Amino acid sequence: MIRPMARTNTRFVEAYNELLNLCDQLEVGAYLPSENALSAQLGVSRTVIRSALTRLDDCSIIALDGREKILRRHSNAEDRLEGPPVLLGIEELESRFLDWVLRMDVPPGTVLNVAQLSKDFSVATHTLQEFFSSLSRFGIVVRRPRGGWVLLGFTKNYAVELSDFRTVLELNSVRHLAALPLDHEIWARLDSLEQEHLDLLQRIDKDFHDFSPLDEKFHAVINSVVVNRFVKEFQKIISLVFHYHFQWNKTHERERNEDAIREHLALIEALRSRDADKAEAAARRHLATSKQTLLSSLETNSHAT
Amino acid sequence: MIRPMARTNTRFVEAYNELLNLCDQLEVGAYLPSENALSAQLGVSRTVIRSALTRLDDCSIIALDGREKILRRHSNAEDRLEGPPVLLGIEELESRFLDWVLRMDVPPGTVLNVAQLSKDFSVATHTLQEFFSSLSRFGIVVRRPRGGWVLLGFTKNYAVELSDFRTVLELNSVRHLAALPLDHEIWARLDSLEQEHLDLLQRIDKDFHDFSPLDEKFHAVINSVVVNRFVKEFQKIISLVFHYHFQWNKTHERERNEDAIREHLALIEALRSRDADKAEAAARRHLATSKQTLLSSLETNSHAT
DNA sequence: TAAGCTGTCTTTAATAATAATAAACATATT
DNA sequence: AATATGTTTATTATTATTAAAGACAGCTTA
Repeated sequence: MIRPMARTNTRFVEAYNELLNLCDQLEVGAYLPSENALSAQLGVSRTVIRSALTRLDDCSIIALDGREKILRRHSNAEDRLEGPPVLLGIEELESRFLDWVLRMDVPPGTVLNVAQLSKDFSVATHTLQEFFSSLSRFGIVVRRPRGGWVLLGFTKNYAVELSDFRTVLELNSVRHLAALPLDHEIWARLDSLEQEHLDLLQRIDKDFHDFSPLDEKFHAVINSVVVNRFVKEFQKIISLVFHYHFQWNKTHERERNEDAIREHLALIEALRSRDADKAEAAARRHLATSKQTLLSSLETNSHAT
Repeated sequence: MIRPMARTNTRFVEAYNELLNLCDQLEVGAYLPSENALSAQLGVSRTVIRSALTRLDDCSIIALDGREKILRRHSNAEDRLEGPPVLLGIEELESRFLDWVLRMDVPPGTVLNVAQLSKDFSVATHTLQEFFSSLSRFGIVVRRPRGGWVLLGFTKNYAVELSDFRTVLELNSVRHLAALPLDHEIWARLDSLEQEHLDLLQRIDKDFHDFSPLDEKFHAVINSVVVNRFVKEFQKIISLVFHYHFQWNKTHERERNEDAIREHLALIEALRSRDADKAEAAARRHLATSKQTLLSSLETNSHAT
């Protein structure tokens, strides 16, 4: 009779195999460490260690009697246990899901089938539920009145509001940055960033694809001067949305990227002058361009309303 | 044998009782409407209607034969079904949870016991899970490596970062507002707000408790000029945190509130001059005071680190 | 015969039951 | 006294199951 396996025994299996390794390093006849020591060493609870020891005893690998754990033989390939398929955690899910939505161009209003998606992404259904719940904070999905989820974004409105929000946050970062003292490490980082931009500009005709990661890095550095968990959280979504769309929009890609590089350089220049107004103006220019790029990339795809 | 009730049959029970009402309004011997009609009328699926009709037949309230549904008798009290206890949805949970954390002064680092809390709040455990997942976006809770949740906020750091974030958003709103044309409806709303502030100032000695809702209203109006879903989402948390703490901090409450009213009035005045710099300065002053109030209210409570 | 109805079946989400794990407590051994 | 094991309890993650919704096809009646 197959009993329902309520919770995966991954921890047990891994601990058991690890114990086999440990045993193989000992002489036959040697004593194993205490349960407490083993549990500390393998980083699992004593409960898991005890189950594993019991099984080792059942397989005659050790002789278990009270606190005596005598090694009787070394292990062979058959002794190894195979764990259940590993499910993804909620962190890996995030980028895979947004990737799916943005790349597959899933239209707004799509009803999200939790059962199906959990298979596709190889996660537990409740993991998806939790994930959707957290995404609902960003208005990407909404819960339907009696169960189920609907994909809301990414509409044109969403893009506009996201861009505006990004602008608010990033202008704040820029103003902070311009006020930092000259011995702050940020200036060295900006110098190095500037060099990378100049390098890419040299070989823009063939390497224009390299701009996307550089853009991500650039904005990350700018925003790094503001230490704020809310800013950080939003940066994740902003970065994902902007850069996925960036990668798609193939119209005038070389020119767009070249223009963006020049805007970045202008911003670096303005920041270095430590003139807040000048820096803000340069940042505004670039963010406006970015917004336009995002909007036009949505328009080339059909269902942005 | 009691079978496990996987999903609550609230919908069935409610539909059944509703059907009883409907039957009681008919003469004995009358025909009931079609399943489709009933399902449309009661707003439930035909599946539920069919189960209910079958039960009505079993109880000899109707005679069910194909599409003939003849009423045989009126219902009595015993026929009524009692549903399972109603669980709260995730929306009600939000304010109740934050209320609990803030009022009960749950210390940061507390491990949140989902099983226990789900009883206390009378919600399903998975509802809590989802809720925590969404709260984790705001860094109020974090998931522990192997299951479970820990309450993070509200530490001093959290308060500082929340205040700073609030300042960024609200200064943006203020700059927007100052640029709005004179015929915009916002000016009338500000006039009325100003009057409410002046009124309260008159009777501040006895009614200083009335300030908290007025403060909430004031900031809501200021921020209403920016239409942005991300701003709105944050306003919810900001408003909750600030106003709960506001209500606790009893030290110099009258003076604090009077000062805050004067700062509000100064901001309204500055906004009306439509001088962005002046308005920004006034807003900064008030937000700084607000931040200090929040911090001091955390310090009076023991465990802000 | 067309419109509407019911019978049947499929799909999906919400919940309870359950196994895995962690942790606390009690007892035994060195 | 310190550390080990034995036992019990609490809690989470996952599965199995049920309620509900919806789709489809065949029947009935006007």
